[in-house]
Amino acid sequence: MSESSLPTQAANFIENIIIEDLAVNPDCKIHTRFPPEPNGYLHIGHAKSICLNFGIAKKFNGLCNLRFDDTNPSKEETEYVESIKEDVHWLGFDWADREYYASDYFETLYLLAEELIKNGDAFVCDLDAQQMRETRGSLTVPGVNSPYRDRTPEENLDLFRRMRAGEFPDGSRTLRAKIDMASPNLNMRDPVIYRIMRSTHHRTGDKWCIYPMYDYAHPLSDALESITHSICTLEFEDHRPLYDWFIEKLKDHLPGRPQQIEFARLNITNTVMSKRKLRALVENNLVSGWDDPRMPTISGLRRRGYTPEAIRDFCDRIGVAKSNSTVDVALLEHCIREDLNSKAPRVMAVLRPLKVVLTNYPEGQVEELEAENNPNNPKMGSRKIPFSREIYIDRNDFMEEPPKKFFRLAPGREVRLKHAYIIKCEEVIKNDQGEVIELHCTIDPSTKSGEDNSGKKVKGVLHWVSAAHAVPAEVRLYDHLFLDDQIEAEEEDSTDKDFMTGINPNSLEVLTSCMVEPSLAEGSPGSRYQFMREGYFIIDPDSKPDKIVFNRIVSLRDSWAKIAKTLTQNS
RNA sequence: AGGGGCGUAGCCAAGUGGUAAGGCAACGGACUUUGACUCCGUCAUUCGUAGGUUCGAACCCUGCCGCCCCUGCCA
Repeated sequence: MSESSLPTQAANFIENIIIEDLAVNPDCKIHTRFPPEPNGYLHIGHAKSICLNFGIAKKFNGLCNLRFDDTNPSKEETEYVESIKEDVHWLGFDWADREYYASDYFETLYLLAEELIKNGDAFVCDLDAQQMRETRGSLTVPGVNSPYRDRTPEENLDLFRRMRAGEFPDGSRTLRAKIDMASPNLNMRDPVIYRIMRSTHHRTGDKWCIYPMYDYAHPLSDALESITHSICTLEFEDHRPLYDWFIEKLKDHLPGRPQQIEFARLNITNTVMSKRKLRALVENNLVSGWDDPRMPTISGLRRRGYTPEAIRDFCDRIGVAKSNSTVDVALLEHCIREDLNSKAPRVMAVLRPLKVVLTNYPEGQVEELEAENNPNNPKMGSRKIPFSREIYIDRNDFMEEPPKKFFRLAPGREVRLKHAYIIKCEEVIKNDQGEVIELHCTIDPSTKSGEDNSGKKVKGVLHWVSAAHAVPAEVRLYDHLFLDDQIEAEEEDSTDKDFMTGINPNSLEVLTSCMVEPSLAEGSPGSRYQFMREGYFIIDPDSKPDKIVFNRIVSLRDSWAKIAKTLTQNS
């Protein structure tokens, strides 16, 4: 009798496989793992894998391990394991006490390699890298056997032990699996499973001078942890026969029989995801660092203001399949808007201030107006905002010669100031260059929000701040890093320079003289808001007491922008 | 060229022999003191393509086309 019934409804083909496996073996305890190499920062592609692996474990009442695939010390650092752990936790997943390292298994892996040697399934090869390449053959030509392939198990064992003991220089010998140099699958042509490499490991120090290869360490690590479903990306499909080969050869020494399942990695339009390209952006100072708010790294998205909930929702929505695909970045943006719509308090912030003097409003008078914090969520309450004779509105909300369908402010026109009064533009003040520097308007006192009995209907509603009370702020507007929506896919031997020419020159716009409502002075780094009619924003850690810095997480949908665009195209 | 995969709408993606889910985008409309949100509606006679099997095919078979991955002592 099973303690509880497990799901029978699959969300994707991997869950389908699991459901079928469970039908055959109902007592199977589903066990997955997220196995990053600690050689860089996690990005949203990793988030897909994290959500998949931890998600499956949760759904099927199983477990998911965090395992660091640290078999190549020349690339790995403790700094990365710390950031990876932080990011996985931030995303909302927990591996409890199951934090493992491939390096924990070095001794076991070594012993299993001796087992392979004793059984005649592995041999020590003296070919160097160059010779190895030359004897591997090609896609169409079989490789040729290594001259060292027929060494006896005794000789191999002796040599392998001396490899470990440090008797030979780096790169002088390898341990290879003895499989088939004529295999059409290049991975099966006597692959290297141990190399000599004197490199200090971030965990084992200088204890080892030989290190196992991924293809050898991964299946065995999975089996040692009793992983049932080892989920990885498509490029490892060709490695599966080798994965299975090691498990089969060593099954008598392994507690588990994992199966490898591959899915397509995530690509997003206008975004690059490969470690090499992300690194190039950082090293060429095209971004401020790995956590630049434009980066698709988890730390970048976090600083940008994305929530873990939104990222998880995104990962749920994109699906899991085997076809290479590029998800529209608009879906990611949809997910964060949807999450923040119910959570973020509405506030008023003027990004490009234009002074407006309300000529019929008494000098020195200040009214405290009531403003709801979220019209979609009354529980979020309300706040007071000061109103006075001089205010700021956004320059984009005024046009001296407005086109059709522009229902904001213009000479002689009326608009409502959100939470306040209807005003009318009476006079436009310009400087010597003919630029508009100030507007003189009049308010209609009978139109106060909540007490309006004027019967007036105006189409435009503007956000504003009281000039005397506003708090200065810096606002950083972010846009996609790349103009080309297929930037990641269109590679073709591209160099760093090639793909970096596709960068969006306007991916960052810094507005330094913004004016925000006084309640925002109470915010702290990490606080998120909706700036009405603008978008969602978060307070950046760069903020100083005298200057708040906001990052735009995402703009609001803007149907006026579309209309305006077609207007300019038609003129 | 050998091997391994993948082709369902602009972008993702269900579907596993019984007559094309869902989401994003887009486009109409309602509502609106955010040109937001919300709501309503439209959006694949057809599943890369050509044949075949079948009462019936996106699903099975055959050929063709296209795309991705593989010749690290990286993962």
